Amino acid sequence: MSSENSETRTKILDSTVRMLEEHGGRGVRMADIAKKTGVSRQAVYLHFSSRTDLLVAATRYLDEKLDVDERLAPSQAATSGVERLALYIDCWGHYIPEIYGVGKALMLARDTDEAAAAAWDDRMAAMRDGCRAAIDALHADKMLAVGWTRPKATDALWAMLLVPTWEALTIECGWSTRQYVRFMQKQAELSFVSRSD
Amino acid sequence: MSSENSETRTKILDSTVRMLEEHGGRGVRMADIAKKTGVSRQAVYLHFSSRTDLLVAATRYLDEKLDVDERLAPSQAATSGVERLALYIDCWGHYIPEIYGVGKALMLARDTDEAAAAAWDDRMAAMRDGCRAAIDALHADKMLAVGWTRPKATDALWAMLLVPTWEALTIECGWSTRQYVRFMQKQAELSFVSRSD
DNA sequence: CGGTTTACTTGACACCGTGTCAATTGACAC
DNA sequence: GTGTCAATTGACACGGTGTCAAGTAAACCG
Repeated sequence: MSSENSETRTKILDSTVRMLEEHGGRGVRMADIAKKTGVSRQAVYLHFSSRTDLLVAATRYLDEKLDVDERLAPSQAATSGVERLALYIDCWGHYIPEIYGVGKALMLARDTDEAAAAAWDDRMAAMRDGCRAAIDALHADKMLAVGWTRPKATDALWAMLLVPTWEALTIECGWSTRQYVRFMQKQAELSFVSRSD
Repeated sequence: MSSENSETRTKILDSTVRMLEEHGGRGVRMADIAKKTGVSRQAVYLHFSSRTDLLVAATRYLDEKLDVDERLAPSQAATSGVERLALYIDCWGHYIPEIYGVGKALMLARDTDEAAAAAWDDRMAAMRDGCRAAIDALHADKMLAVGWTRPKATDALWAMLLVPTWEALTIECGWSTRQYVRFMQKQAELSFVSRSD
């Protein structure tokens, strides 16, 4: 486990991300990553203590590259709850395809590895925070539809936006990102925004 | 691979289903099943050629016990599209928790086993047929909301109802089956039923 | 220049869970 | 008895992860 910024370490992370993207997060073994990186399998273990450790590091690495915070800015700058909700979904809908490979790998590792489960749950919790913020903004505008408490609405929005649903619509049904985003936005608006007018 | 109705075979299926239920479909190994059945590990392979084969047989076995066809009858007998949609979701919402263990195991096996993937996809296709039927019924009533084609609406309804969303809402968020069903019914109605009045 | 450190390689091996094989046992049938 | 069928037992192969120890090669430092 050498220093954080070793050249090799970065190269490994890079090919990991690339391979996971290519293969949709499936069936990528440590040996494959090593080979692709041009390094021995053990060299990988010199930098990452386990497959899960590597996957977690890869997500972090990718997130940095994608500058998540900047992406969230428009939604956070929204002047109304309704706008915030729509922008958050837009942001999320464009984010998923970029992290899908790594995310999927983490989701799969989840079932056998406690640490992977924790890492993925963590990300989902972060996504949930975004949902809560959007719902709260709606509520602040007195625009949260009747029948919803804020926690329940957060649950519901969060569940709607989970990766498997995105996976089904885009990968299995062939929807475009645009279609996915529009659908979710509409769905969320219908469910959560008060139609008092 | 002995006859279809061996006593041992049934005992194996029974404990398989039971164990999967108990453990939420996770971490149940062939050896565990054998032990629970009171039979040698190899005896299991005498009746099922592989783990996936056993899982697939277990779903079939469970489905028979649950009498899926009968459960679907109310929805099929509905006199309106709106009613059919609501009844279908109700049926589905009560069905998931009963098959969750086995289904989850199959979903997990999916990633490493082609046959498991096919078996699960098959079940999802069947569920999708139900969605299509409900959407068609809505369409026949001229009640399908504007902006939807029948295939797109089928996609959307199907994706909404996927197991992971149920999993998130009930298992992670603690919603009851009743709450889940209500939410999905409302969601579907808002999205797919024309509000022309 | 020689010696140490550091990063990496090589090859062997343990562990786990699945799946296979062959030899054996025990019961029931004729 | 002999045959047959279901099941047992124990050994083993395979694939993927993770570990370990010995070796190499370049960089750094006195």
